[in-house]
Amino acid sequence: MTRDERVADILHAARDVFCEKGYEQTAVSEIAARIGVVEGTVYKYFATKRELLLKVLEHWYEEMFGDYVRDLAAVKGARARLHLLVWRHLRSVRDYPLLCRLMFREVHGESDYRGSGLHAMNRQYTKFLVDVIDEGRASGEFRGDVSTALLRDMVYGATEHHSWNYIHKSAAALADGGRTRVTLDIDAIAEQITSILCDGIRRPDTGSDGMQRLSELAARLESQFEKRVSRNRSKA
Amino acid sequence: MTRDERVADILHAARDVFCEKGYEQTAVSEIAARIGVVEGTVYKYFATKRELLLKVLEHWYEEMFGDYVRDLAAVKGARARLHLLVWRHLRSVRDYPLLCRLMFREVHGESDYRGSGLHAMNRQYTKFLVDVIDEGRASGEFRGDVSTALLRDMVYGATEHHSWNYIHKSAAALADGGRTRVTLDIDAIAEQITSILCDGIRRPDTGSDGMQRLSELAARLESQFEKRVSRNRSKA
Amino acid sequence: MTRDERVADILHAARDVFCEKGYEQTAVSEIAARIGVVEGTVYKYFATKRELLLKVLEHWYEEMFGDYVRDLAAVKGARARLHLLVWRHLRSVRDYPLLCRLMFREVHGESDYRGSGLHAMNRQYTKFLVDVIDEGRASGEFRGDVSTALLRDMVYGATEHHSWNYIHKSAAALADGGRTRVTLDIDAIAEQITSILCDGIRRPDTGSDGMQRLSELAARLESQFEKRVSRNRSKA
Amino acid sequence: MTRDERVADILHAARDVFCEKGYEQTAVSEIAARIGVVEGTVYKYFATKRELLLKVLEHWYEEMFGDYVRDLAAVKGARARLHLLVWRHLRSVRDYPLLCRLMFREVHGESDYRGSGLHAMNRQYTKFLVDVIDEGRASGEFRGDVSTALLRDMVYGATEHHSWNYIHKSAAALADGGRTRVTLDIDAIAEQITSILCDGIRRPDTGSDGMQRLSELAARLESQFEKRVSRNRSKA
DNA sequence: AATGAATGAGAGTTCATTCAT
DNA sequence: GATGAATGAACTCTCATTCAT
Repeated sequence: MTRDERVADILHAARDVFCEKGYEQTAVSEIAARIGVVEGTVYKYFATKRELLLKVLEHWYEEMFGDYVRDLAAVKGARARLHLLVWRHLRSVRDYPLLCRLMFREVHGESDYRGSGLHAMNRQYTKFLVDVIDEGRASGEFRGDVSTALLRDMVYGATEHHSWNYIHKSAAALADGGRTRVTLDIDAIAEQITSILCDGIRRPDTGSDGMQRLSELAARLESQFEKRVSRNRSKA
Repeated sequence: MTRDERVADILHAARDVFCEKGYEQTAVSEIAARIGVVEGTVYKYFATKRELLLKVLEHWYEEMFGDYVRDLAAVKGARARLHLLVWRHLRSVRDYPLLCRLMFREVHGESDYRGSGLHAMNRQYTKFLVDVIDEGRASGEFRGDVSTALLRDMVYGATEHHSWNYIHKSAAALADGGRTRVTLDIDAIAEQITSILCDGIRRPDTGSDGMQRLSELAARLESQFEKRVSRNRSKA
Repeated sequence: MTRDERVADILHAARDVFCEKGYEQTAVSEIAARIGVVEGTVYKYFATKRELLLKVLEHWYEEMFGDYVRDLAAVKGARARLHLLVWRHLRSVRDYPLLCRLMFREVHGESDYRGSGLHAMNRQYTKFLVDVIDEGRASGEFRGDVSTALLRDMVYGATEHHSWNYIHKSAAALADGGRTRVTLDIDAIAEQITSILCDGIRRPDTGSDGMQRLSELAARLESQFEKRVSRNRSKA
Repeated sequence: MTRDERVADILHAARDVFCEKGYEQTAVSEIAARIGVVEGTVYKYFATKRELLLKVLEHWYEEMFGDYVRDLAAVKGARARLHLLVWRHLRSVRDYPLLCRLMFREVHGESDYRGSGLHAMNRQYTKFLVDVIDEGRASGEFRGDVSTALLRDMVYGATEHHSWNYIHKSAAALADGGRTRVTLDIDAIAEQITSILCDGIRRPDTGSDGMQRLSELAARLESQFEKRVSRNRSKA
């Protein structure tokens, strides 16, 4: 077996076990056992268990990047692009829910994450969203008074929290051999998140600036209309 | 030393160590050492290390509930109440960042969380927000076409993700003995999150739906006006 | 079993195994097995295998110091005291040859030795010899133009090298269960080392200052004697 | 690459790594890596890691023998020859301190040393010194009542112990990339060792045994002289 | 002659947990 | 109520050595 095949083998097995049990609860010996080698073989290719975890996640990020640039180019308008990114992110969560959990629970905020290749990839990934928000602001489509970082965190935070149920059920499904069925309606969620972020949840007829001005204009037009009517009447 | 004092002691020490090192990296012996007892004593009051972790977090939730009901009653309007809850949650994060981290990383989604007392308390906690959203919808202040659960997740997800930097720096600050300073501007963040959720980020004066509808209404009113004018004219 | 008993037990077993196999070849598990406990028990009392090694040797030094001061006080003259110290050191080597080997091979010059308690004890031990040499020099009994450090190293170096045969045979004897007999004539060696250091190996009739002057004086006295005898004879 | 070149390459790399880290701490893989081959290649030429160590040291001894015979022939007198050998040995220590350390710590007294080629070479090396001592004794320049083996051990023991500081600092210097400077004044040390061994450290003019014996002899001669004088007187 | 993938045995160390006192 | 000695099972990581290619 060639080096590359073996590495791919190990990454694959490691991804599975890390996802099932989490980092701490995973024994390197189990990863090795899954592909029928001894622990030492794993350590021939990955210096530490921790490095193996990071490489598993980097591998996943590489897959994800795929065609972001091309797909974004095919869509016009900040809202539409925002929707695309939210949808794509949800699709990743749906397809690899346990890798998401790994990323958030085992890597994020650990000292070895800062400055790692994985960190760089994560920044590259979130930059797509940041850029879309900045474009929207530059084009005048989005307000300029809200922090980009906060918007980014709202998207990823909302996605993550809203997927928890799905993620944890996915873990349970894995544990019981797939008897549990679990789904995630990424179309609906993506649409709702985009809608809330762009338009807010306030009802259009109460208090929104635009609507207020609309009411005022309507009032003005009506009063003008009434004046003319009454003038006409007095003429008659 | 009475039983309750001992329990409080242990919970306190356990909270500190769990926060510093995380669950897996914490040794029961260190918790015991902090209060000058032996490991056996800890096991007198808590059956397992895991139970101790859950009890620590339950203890924290109990403290947090305090005066939510009273404070909410003092505020009118769904937006204002939403703002209050976001702000209160951010304050918790600011005051107990490491407990938040514990909650998210060590218990959320573990099999022993579902159905635990802690889970019930967490639902009770998030119910305040859910209720406010439902009230806003009932009173007509909020749109009725977005999922309450998604809104709840946007609030907590946004808060969590946006606080990560602060949380992890807090952990670092604890590790280096407090030399690092770290702050979280909860007023500004609460205001922005509320604003985005309620009003969205689309600029009201450029091509937004509201403005389009405004123009259309204005056009309709004007045409109606013109019709009446012309009718009056023909009358005359 | 009390803490102190257990510690003594472990130190004893550790001394035996370290002596037999050397530090690297010793497994903590074997030390534990010798006294019928598990490895974890050893680690309750000694943080690391290395610390255990150092403690074993410190323990030995403590035993050695015993009555050096008292015994030295009972002897007068730098040469006699030097002899005492050489003899005492040889006795230590004879009684604990393998501990000597441990000390020289596993500890000396390792980075964790500098500044350790063991290092301090070793300096205290060799200081007895250094002090005696300095006393001898101060009293005029010893030459003042040779380095004390070099003399110290000659004593300990000579002792160590000359004991190698004995030491290694002791190790072999331990290994084959004591069938091999091995002895060390510490009286003869101590006398010879002292003699060489004090008097050198040059023959007294060739070049040694004192002996040359002695011969000259003797010659003068004899010639004077002969003169008187012949004078008396001539008188008679 | 020819077989001999490869062997020389491996010996060279092995010498470096063994010197830096000691035998146990050296991995065969590191030796191989230094010369850009794989572990298997090393095992093509050396059956075991241990054999490689012994071969490294044999190689060094071969280099050392060089011109001992010729250089000794150019010097006359046991003291001068002793001085030459001490100085030459010190030069070896100065030039190859870490190989000395290897020799003393990793092979001396191990079961595989007795009877090895290296052992034979070491005896051949020390035989130069033994021969000089025996010559000195035969010619009457040295006392005949001290053991040759002890004298040999005093030379090598003194040299080794006195060089420890230098040796260990050399190791440290290697570790920190040569920033530490370390020297060994082999001329002065050789002179002092020779002087002490040949002449001892007792001051010839104050109360030393020789002087005491001188006084006693003088007294005896005088009393004998007086007796004869008085006898002669009574005769007269 | 060299490769390099693989082994397998073992080492030090950690710790939740138990239980006799 | 508290102790503290002891367990035992696990885990990460290391490496000399082998062998088919």
